[in-house]
Amino acid sequence: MNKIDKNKQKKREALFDAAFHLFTSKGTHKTSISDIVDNAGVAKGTFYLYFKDKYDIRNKLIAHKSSEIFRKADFALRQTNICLLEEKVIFIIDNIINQFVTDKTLLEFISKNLSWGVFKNILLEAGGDDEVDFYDIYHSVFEGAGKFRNPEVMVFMMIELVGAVCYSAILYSEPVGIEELKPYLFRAVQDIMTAHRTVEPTVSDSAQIGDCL
Amino acid sequence: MNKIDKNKQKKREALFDAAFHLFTSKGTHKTSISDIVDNAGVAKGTFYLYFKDKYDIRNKLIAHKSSEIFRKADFALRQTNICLLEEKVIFIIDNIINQFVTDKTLLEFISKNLSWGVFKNILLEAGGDDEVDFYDIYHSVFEGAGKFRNPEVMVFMMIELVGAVCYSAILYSEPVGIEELKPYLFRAVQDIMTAHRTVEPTVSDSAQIGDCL
Amino acid sequence: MNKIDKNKQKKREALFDAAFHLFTSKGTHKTSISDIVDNAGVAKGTFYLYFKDKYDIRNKLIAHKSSEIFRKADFALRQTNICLLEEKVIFIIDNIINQFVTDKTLLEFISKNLSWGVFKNILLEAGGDDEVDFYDIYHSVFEGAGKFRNPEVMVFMMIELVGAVCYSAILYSEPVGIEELKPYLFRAVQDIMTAHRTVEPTVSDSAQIGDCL
Amino acid sequence: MNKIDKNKQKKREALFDAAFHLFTSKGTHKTSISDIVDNAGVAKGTFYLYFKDKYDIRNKLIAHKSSEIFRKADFALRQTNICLLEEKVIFIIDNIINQFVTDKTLLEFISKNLSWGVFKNILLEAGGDDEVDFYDIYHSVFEGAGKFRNPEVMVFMMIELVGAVCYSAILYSEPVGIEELKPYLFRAVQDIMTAHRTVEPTVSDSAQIGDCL
DNA sequence: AATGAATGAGTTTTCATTCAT
DNA sequence: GATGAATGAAAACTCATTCAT
Repeated sequence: MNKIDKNKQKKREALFDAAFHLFTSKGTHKTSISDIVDNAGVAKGTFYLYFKDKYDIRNKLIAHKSSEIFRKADFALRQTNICLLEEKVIFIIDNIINQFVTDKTLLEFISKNLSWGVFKNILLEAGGDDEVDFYDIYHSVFEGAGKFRNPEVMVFMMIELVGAVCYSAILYSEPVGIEELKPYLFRAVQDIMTAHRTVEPTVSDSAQIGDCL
Repeated sequence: MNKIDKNKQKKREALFDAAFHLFTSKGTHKTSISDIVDNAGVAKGTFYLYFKDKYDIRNKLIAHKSSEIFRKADFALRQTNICLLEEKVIFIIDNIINQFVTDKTLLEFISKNLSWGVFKNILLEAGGDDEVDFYDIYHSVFEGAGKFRNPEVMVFMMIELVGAVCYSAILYSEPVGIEELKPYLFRAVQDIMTAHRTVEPTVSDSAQIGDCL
Repeated sequence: MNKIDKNKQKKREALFDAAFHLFTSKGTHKTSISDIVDNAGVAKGTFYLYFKDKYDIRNKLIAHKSSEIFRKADFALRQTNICLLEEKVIFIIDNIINQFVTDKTLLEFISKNLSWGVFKNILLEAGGDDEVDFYDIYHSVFEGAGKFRNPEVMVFMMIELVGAVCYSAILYSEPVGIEELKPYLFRAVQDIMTAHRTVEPTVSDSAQIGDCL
Repeated sequence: MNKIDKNKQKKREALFDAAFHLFTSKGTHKTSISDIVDNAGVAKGTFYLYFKDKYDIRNKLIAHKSSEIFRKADFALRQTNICLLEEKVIFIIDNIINQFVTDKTLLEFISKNLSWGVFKNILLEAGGDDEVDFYDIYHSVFEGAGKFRNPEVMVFMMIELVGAVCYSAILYSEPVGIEELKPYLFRAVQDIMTAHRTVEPTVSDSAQIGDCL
C-alpha cells in the first residue's frame, strides 16, 4: 500500500472513529456531518469522498462493528477445545453477550441491528472490504451442518432472538438482568437446535470430542 | 361528547392517520411536522395542541396500533373454544402474524417496535387513554400462569422472537417466507413454554377443555 | 385586503425589489438567496414561502417587468390619437425601445427574455396575478387583426426581431447605436406587416382616422 | 504532429465532447467541472491545463460549433450555381435552419448565442484557432456588398431575426412550426435586403448568372 | 504533462417552534 | 381553540481550485 492509499485509509478510519463516538454519545439523529468532520479533523468535503451521507457511514459502521464482534467470538472459540457444535454455538453467543455487557455503547449502537439482514450482508460481502472472511467463520461453526434441517432458518432464529433479547436485558434489565436471563436463553437456543436436528448425537460425535483434545 | 370535543377528536385522529400514513411511506425521519399537518388538513400550530413533537405522536401511534393488534387477536381467540394455554398462545401468535401478512405497512411501522418495552407500556398504561384494558387480555391468557416459572421472561422471549422473526420473514422472505417458517417458530415458542413449565400438564388440564365447551 | 395579506404583499415585493436590484447589479448567478433576503430584510425561510428557488423568482420578475413595459407603452399610446394600426405598432415599439434606452439595467435583465414565450405567457396568465389585462392590450392593438394573414406569426417575428436587435444596439452599440438602427428596424417591422397584409388600406381606413380625431 | 501533441489534442477534444454533451443535456449552469472530466475520462487537474473555467470552454464551444455551421452552409452553397446574392443568402439561411432541424441539440446549445456578437467574434478571430477562414466566407457572400447601404446592419438584423425565430419555431413549434414559418421568414429577410439596397438589380446582374455557369 | 485527493468557503434548503391574529 | 406566516439556527451538500505526487 503506497503512501496515498495509506493516507486515505487513515482519513476513512478517522471518520469512522469520530462517527462511532458521536453516534453512540449523542445519537445518529443529533450528530451532524459537521460534528463528524470536526472530530475527525478533516474537511467537510472529505466526508463526501468516502460516504454518501450520515446513513451510509452508519450502515458501514454497523457492518464493520458486527463483523468485529463475530471475529472476536470466533477467535475466542479457537482458543478452546470445544468440539460439540451445540457447545460451540452457546460459547459464541455467550461471548458476544459478554462483549455487549462490557461495551454497552456498542450494544446501544448495534442495538437491534444485529439482525439477520446485517449478518447475511456480512457473509455475502465477506472479503469485499477489509472485513474478515466471515464466510469461513460461519462455516467453521456449521461445518457439520449436515446434521440440521434448514440450518439457515435455525441460525436466523437464534440471531434474532439473541439480538432482541440482549438489547432489553442488558441495557434496561428488562424484564430481568442478562445473567438471570441467560439460563432461559441458552435453553431456548438449545431447543431451537434440537428442533432442527435430523440425527441424534451418536457415539461417533462423542468420538470427535476425543479428536479435539 | 359535545360538538367541540367531537371536533377536537376529529382533528386528533386526522393527525394520527396522516402521521401513520407518512411514517410508513417515507419513514419517521423524513416526515416533517409540516407533512403531517398538510396531510391532516389542519394548521401547523394545531399539531402542538395535541402532541409534543414528532416522536410523541409516533409513540402514541405505536401504542395505539399495537394494542389494536392484541385486541383483535384476543377477540378472535374468544370466538374459539380453545382451552389449553399453550394452544391459546400459538393461536394468538398465529393471528397476529396473519394480521401482519395482511397489512405489511402495519408491520413495517410496528416492526421492531413490537418489543417488550412497548408491550409493557401498553400493559401499564392500560385504561389510561381510549386504549382497551390490556391488562385483562394479558391476564386472561395467563390466568393459569401459576404453572410457569418466570412467566414474564417467557412472554418477553416469545414477543421478541416473534417480532424480530416476522419482520424479516414477512417483509423480505428472509431467510424464508413466513409460512415456511411457522412450523419452526411455533415449535420454538412451544419449547420456550415447555422450558418454563413447573408442572406437567395433567388429566385435570384436559378436563378443563370440557369446561370450555 | 386585510392586514395579513397586506403584510404578505409587502414581503413579496421586498423580495422582488431586492432580487431585481441584485440580479441586475451582480448577475443572477452570483446572487445568492442570502443576498436577497438580507437586502429584503426578511428571514431566509421567508423566501421559500414565496418562491421555489432563485430561478423561480427570476422568471416571475421577468414576467412582471415585461408586462410593466407593455402596460406603459399601451398607456402612452392611449394618450395619442394614432389610429392606423401600423402606426400604433411602430409607436409601441419606439416607446419600448425608449424605455430600454432610459433604463439599460432593465434591458440587461429582460435582455433576450423579451421573447415570444414570455409574451405569450403574459397574455395567457393575464388576470391571474396582479398583472394587468394584457389580453386587452394585445387585442386593442390587433382589433383590426382581420386585415392580417397569420397575425400571431407576424407579432412573433416582430417581437423576436426587436428584442434581439435592441440588446446589442442599445447595450453595446453593436453594430451601430440604436438611433442609427431605428430607421432600418422600423422599415423591417413595416415590411413584416405589409407582407402579412391581406387587403390594402382603403379610404375607409382613412375614414377611421377621422373618427380618431 | 508528434505523439505527445496528438495525445494532448485527444484530451482537449474529449473535454470538448463531454462538455457539449453535458451543456446540452443538463445546461451549463448545472454542469460542473467534475461532470465534464468524469465524462471525458481525464483527471480534474487536466481540465485546467486546457481551459480557464467552465465559461471558457463554453465560449470556445460556441465559436467552434457556430463556425462549423457556417462552414457547412458555405460548402453547400459552393456546390450550387446560385449567383444572385439574395438567393445565396436565402440558401445559406435555409441550410442553417435545416442543420438545426436535424440537430436540435445543437440549436438548443447555440440557441440565442447565434447572435451578432458571436458572429462578429468568429469573423474577427478567424484564422486564430483551427477555425476556418470565416472572413472569406462572409466576404464571398458579400463580395457584391457594394450594392447595399449599411451591409453590416443588414446582416446583423438578419442574423438576430433568424436566430431568435428558429429557437422558438424549431424547438417548440411556437407560434408555428418552422416549415410553416419559412415563407414569412424568407420574405422578411428578402425585405430587409431590399430595404438596404442602393441600386435596383439590373440586367447586368442577371448577366452575372450566366457567368456563374 | 497528468493526476485526483483534499480542501473549506459558500450555498441551498429544511423545519421545529413561536405568536399575533 | 385554531391558524399559518414568519423565523433563523442549523443542517446538508457543492464544487472550483490547489498541489503533492
